Amino acid sequence: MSIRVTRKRADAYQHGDLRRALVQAGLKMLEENGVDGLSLRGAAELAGVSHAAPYRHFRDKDELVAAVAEAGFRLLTSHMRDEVAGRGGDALSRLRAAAEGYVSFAVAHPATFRTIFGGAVCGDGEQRPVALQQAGEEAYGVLRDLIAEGIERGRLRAEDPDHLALAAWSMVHGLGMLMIEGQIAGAPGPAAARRALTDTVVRLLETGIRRGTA
Amino acid sequence: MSIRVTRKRADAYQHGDLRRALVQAGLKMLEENGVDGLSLRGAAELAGVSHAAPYRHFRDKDELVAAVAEAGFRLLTSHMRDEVAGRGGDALSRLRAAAEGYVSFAVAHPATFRTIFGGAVCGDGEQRPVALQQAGEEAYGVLRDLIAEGIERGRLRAEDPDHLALAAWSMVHGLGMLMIEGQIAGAPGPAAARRALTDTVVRLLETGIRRGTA
DNA sequence: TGTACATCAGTGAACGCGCGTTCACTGATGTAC
DNA sequence: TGTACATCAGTGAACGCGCGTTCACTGATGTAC
Repeated sequence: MSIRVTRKRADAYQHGDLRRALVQAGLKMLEENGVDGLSLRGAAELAGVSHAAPYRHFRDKDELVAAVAEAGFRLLTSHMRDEVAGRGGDALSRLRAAAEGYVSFAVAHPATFRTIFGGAVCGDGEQRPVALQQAGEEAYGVLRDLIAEGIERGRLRAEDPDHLALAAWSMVHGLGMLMIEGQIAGAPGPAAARRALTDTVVRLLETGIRRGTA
Repeated sequence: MSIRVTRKRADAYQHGDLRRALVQAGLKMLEENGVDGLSLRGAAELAGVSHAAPYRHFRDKDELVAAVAEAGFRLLTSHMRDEVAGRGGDALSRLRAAAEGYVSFAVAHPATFRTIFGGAVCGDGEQRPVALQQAGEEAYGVLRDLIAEGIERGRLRAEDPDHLALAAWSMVHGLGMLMIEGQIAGAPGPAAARRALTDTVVRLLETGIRRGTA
């Protein structure tokens, strides 16, 4: 029974890791009630703590929301990485897996997806917190790195990788957004239909960025 | 001085077209304060009317927001149409104009753009009002029709026009979204930089959907 | 052309709501002696 | 091993806020006679 264990067992007081618990609660509220359902008070309640307690860990609501968004970005990143790792194969095939992972994350966690990109995180004028920005760049990095690899191996057009990556990112981001906003006729239906639409779009994207041998 | 004129001159009472005035006020609030800044009370105040007056024209706030979104969609549609009409040229060139128009609308009216697509319009479960859905389909129709024309004239791949249109829509939608959310490195800068990025992406899209002669 | 009337768009007071935030506090913790 | 103390995470009452919504009302309008 070391001091550390004793610390972790502290129940009511010294929550242990209230900060993390609040962020997790925030993600859960997001999933269940959308962006508007994400409140400081609610997160505190979900974490089993008084509504003033969060102020020991976050300066204000914006700081909590930013932390939640950061966690959301990391979920997206690891979801994409998992999809890529599960696929294997050549650079193009793995890029496709990443793209499909991006879209499937949006569909599976619409409110989280909206929030991590949404302007709700901070007032329109302000800068996004550095940590949040980095989390976003890491997600983008998954696509970019695969594209850089594809260029290196001669499978993709020999252009600025950031240009190809921006095209790919725009495509999957737009598709994901349109799907979760119910804008696409076939999308609010069986998962297979969404899969097929994603396939179609990603294939056209591929044609656009592939090295022009075919 | 016909009866109609007399009607229109009625100032305080019988606003004339309070419904339209409230929708316009809603668009203005959107532009200035974002989605969260769009309130029934605020719209009433902007229209110079008591805060209970809107209830003579809208059942509740959701109905006002839906009407505002519908108006926003029509703005997007006519902005794209203007861009297309201003360009002329062949089908591909006009399609490019429409795509650029889509992105430039997003950049010029970020909050409106977010709202017309956003889930804020109605609860996640509910159906969008028919009129709103139609307004959305009309905007999509601008892209789709140009693409159908491109296919007909042999400039685009002979595929289901809805497939190509979905790819195009996703691309421009994603690019617009990412730009207004400050996710793109070069985007919060001079308009020329955004223009260049849009050009690059649209060109890659074109390569993807163009008929494979080159 | 007048008069009585129904309609209904807009009024303003009032309601309850959840929210973010503040504040004096309590009491468990780890540390210095 | 004890004891006094500073620290600081969590408490709960309280504040003010803008909001959506309701309600009895007022008074201009167009219409029926």
